Formats: sequence, structure tokens, C-alpha cells
Amino acid sequence: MDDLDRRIINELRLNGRATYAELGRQVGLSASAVHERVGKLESSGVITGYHATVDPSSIGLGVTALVGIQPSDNAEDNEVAVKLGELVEVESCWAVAGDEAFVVKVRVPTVDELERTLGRLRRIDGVARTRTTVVLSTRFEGRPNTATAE
Amino acid sequence: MDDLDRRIINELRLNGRATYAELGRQVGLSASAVHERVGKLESSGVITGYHATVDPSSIGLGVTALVGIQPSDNAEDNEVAVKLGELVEVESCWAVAGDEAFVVKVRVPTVDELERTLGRLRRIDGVARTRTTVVLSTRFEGRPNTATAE
DNA sequence: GATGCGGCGGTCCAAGTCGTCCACGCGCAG
DNA sequence: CTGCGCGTGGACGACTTGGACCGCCGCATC
Repeated sequence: MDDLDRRIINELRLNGRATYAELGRQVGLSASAVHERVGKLESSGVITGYHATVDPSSIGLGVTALVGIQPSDNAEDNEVAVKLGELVEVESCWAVAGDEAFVVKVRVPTVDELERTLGRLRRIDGVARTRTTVVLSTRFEGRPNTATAE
Repeated sequence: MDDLDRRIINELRLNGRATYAELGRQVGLSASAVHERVGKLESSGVITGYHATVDPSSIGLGVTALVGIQPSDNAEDNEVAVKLGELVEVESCWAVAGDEAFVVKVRVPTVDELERTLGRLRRIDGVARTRTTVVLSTRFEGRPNTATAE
């Protein structure tokens, strides 16, 4: 992973649909060379995917919340994480330090649906309590951090 | 926004580099028709971008934390949010209900750097206290929620 | 109820660009 | 010298992208 790789990655983080030819122009390589480098970055697990980002409220997901998951005494973290992953409305799941086992981000259409989701979360084996923080507005999200990448 | 749009969006959320021809095959339209639909989805703000997702530790960002931002009494939220956005290590920023004004997700190379980042956060005008939750592992993140999208 | 019309949204087509593969060249280490 | 890593350039099929055209639907008119 050299400087050229970092520049390619950076470009792809900003514009995931950039063509190889375009990337080549940006970094001063032929499209073939870029193609090969990107292929290696993908197969070595540095680039894990490409995704369109969508305005959540446009697709009927206007309510976001961060939920801390307090485990019960006998909880097995990995099992709980799998169960959390089975709920489609759970978009992200972080295992954290502190008295909560996980913090998850959920995205649902309405507060009614949020209530139902919290019910589903509490019903998971190993979940003792939940602590919900409602998101009022998302100022920005998933911004590419290029601190070390360029 | 009809069912075809939703299927196209869904596909692009899973594979942001899908070609128009490919999308056309999936949904049963010509590439031209898909091209036009995607163009409209982009210009109407439903699709806000395309991004490669990168394994953070591969690019030297091995430490993640969620930080609650408690505002000082005279804080002006919008100004604080702008300042938060100026720190590249702040990847996401949500304005939340509760006694914290924001929760941000930061991504840094090391815990040393985390300490420095927390210092920078506290030095922002309008920030009284921070409450940091260190992420031990990211189980999943930014997963496309297709609950209403398909 | 027919008829005509206009716009939306699709197909088809064609020119240009791009992706993808392969042969080859260059620099370098063993 | 040889092999290897990594690049270039070329070739060809696939894709993009815009335009011409067409069918359908709703609507106003007769």
C-alpha cells in the first residue's frame, strides 16, 4: 500500500463510481494499472464494498436513534450481536466499553415503529435494559476521514 | 418513486458500482431507462452519493469512539456543529435529545490521538463536557436498511 | 362514447468511452 | 542471466449516453 493506493482509495471514498480511466488520470497511471491496484485492494480487504448513500427520509426512514444495550448477567455477547444483526432496522452495531455491551443505531419510519423496535431489542436473550437517545438531526454521517489516507 | 425506483436504489445500495446495463437486467428495463431514473433520483436528492467503504484499520484508523458533547449554557448548536465538522477525525455527527447536544463518532489511529482529539473537542466554544465511549469492535456499520426500500 | 393531442416514460440505435485481458518492456534482486 | 513485480499500450467487447421514435394514459373536445 503506497501513496498511489492511498490516493486511489481516497478518490473512491469520495466518488465510488469513478471510472478506472478517471482514476488513472487523477493519479497518473493507466487505467489498466489502476484496475489491477483496485482489484488487489478489494481482494485484500482494504476496500470492502461500494454503496450508494440514500437520503433516509426519502425512503421512509425518518426516525433515527442510538440505543445502548445493557446485557444481562449471563449474556453471551456474540449471540446478542447476531440477534441484533437480524433486525433490519439496526443499521450499525458497536461493541463498547462501559456498562453497556453495545451501542446500535436504528433507523425506522416513525416513533411508533421505534417503540416496537425497542420492544424487539428488549426481547432479545441477553438484553437486560436499553437506553435510547433519539436523533433530532443528522448533521453529517459516514464522512470519509482522510486524515491518514492521503 | 415507484417500485422500480426502489429496486434500483436497493441494488445501488448493495452494489454502488453496478452498471446501468446490469441494473436494467435486474429490474427489467433498458439501460437508458435506468440511466434516466437514476439521474432523477440523484438530482432530486434521494441518492446523495456513491462511496467505497474501506476497512478503517487498513488505513491506520484503528480506534473508534462515540463521544457525547455536552453544551455550555450559552452554546449555539449550529456553530458547534460546524466546528465539529472541521475536525476530520469526526466521521458522523448527530444532534440528539437529552442533556447532550450531539453525539459524534470519531475515528483515530491510536488512543493517544483519541486523547488529543478529545482535547480539541473540549476546546470548541460551546462545548462544556464530553463523555467518551470507546468502541471495542464494530460488529457492522452503515448496513443498508431495506425495510421499506423493496 | 369516440377522437385527437400532449406529455411521460419507455425502446432502439449509434457514436464514443470504458473495462478487461493480454502481450510486452523495464528495473531490480538474487 | 533470469525471474518477478509492475507498469504501458493495444484490441475488442461491453457500457454509457444522447437522440429519434413510439405506445400509453389522461384530458379536453366534439
